[in-house]
Amino acid sequence: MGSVSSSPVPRVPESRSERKERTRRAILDAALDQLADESFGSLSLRRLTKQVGIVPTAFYRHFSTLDELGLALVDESFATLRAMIRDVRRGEPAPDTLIDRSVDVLSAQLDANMAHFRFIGRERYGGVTVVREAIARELALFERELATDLARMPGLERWGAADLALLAGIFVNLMVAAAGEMVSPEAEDAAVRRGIEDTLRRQARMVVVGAAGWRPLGG
Amino acid sequence: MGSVSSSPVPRVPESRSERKERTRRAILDAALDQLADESFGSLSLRRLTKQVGIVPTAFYRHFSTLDELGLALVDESFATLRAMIRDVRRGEPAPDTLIDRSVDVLSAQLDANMAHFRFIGRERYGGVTVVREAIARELALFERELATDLARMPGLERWGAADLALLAGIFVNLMVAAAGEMVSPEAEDAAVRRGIEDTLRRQARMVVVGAAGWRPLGG
DNA sequence: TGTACATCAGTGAACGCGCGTTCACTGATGTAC
DNA sequence: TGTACATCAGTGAACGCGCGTTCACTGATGTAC
Repeated sequence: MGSVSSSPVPRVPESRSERKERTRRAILDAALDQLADESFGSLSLRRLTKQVGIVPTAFYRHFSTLDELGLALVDESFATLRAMIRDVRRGEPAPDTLIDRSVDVLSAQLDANMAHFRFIGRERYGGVTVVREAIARELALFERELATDLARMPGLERWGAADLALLAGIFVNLMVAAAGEMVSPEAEDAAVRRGIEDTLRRQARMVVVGAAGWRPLGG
Repeated sequence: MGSVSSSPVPRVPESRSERKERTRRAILDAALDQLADESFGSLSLRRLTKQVGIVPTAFYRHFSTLDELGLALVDESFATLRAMIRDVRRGEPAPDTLIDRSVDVLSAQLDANMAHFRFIGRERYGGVTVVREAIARELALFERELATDLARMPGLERWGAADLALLAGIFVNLMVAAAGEMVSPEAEDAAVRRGIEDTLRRQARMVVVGAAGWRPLGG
């Protein structure tokens, strides 16, 4: 609204492939928009294409099924998550600032890509099998990466792989739960959103500080 | 299958209200059954009543809308959760065995009432606003009760309310995430289910043991 | 105990609607020469 | 540069289907006398 970002109707005429890509992007964006209010399983191809401004059948030029659209959204959402890890690592934070740095990056990403986190949070245990399984697969990968990073933290160097995996699982659950909280309409309000992020920050700190002082079972 | 539990067609003729209650129960059970495979938002009144064995319009003798059915399922699911807390308290466990005792009770309840936990896990961030909000409300109550219990644990006696609330939130997230894992069809397998419960048990232990050694921020 | 009437859980036909998908099409963009 | 043909993103009519909800009904159960 009033933004000057990317012009929807560019003055320079587009190539056929540019226009196709723009429509594809518009379908993904319309889906992410409608998924704020409903589950993926209840998305309607007709409502979706209506918002995009194309005829229902045009959808099939871009995705052969709604499931395929769902998988594209999973890919794109986890690209955001992976970018997040990369952001944290790029800063090469000292081990003792890793948590604060991580949660700061997460907060920033939550603001910038709320729809992606909301999608993961809502569909993680949602009713569409193919999407749920894709998210489970990607989250498992993400958890493993996180465990690797945790292994370098002070106090955790001597932990076994199993304990690190458990800890990583706790963090992922906290993160996804925070993402899930974003689905409520009240989370559109910046103050509410800050509150959710703040709770996550405190919980993550509580877990990691507690865990650092804990004598691992398997050690 | 082959069970002799409650006979669906009793030999003694029922009163009108008994029969009505039995149909209502059958609707709730059919809903919980179908919710293993789909979200509440994509439940169909026609498919539901077909499974029950009544005509679609008969549904309205029991619930005025599908949302009302959803709220009944929330009530009944949280009755299970509250029974769980009562179970734990009835044992009057020593503070140092509280966690193990709690997770044992949770494991038992997960087996006995999986559909209820699955419902909460799946719909907590689902697409149906009225159900999602009811679950959020009940979970907040549950979290507060849990915080009260935690206050009695060794090492936590001096914690402030805010820190206890954070810790309770962590446990609830772990519990609901475990419940959510039960939505996958593989969780029908007992071994997989045990694995999920085992992870929860270990994570809960890790958090509480870590937390007990943690110096509260506000203390 | 017997009769007459009221209640109400469940029936079944009918409705209008939005759904996903098919198909032959149009017309602008792209390519070969 | 100009022409002839190919490609293909988007169109629009049509389909059969399952949906939630309405309505007047049936007939067994319940109640008053």
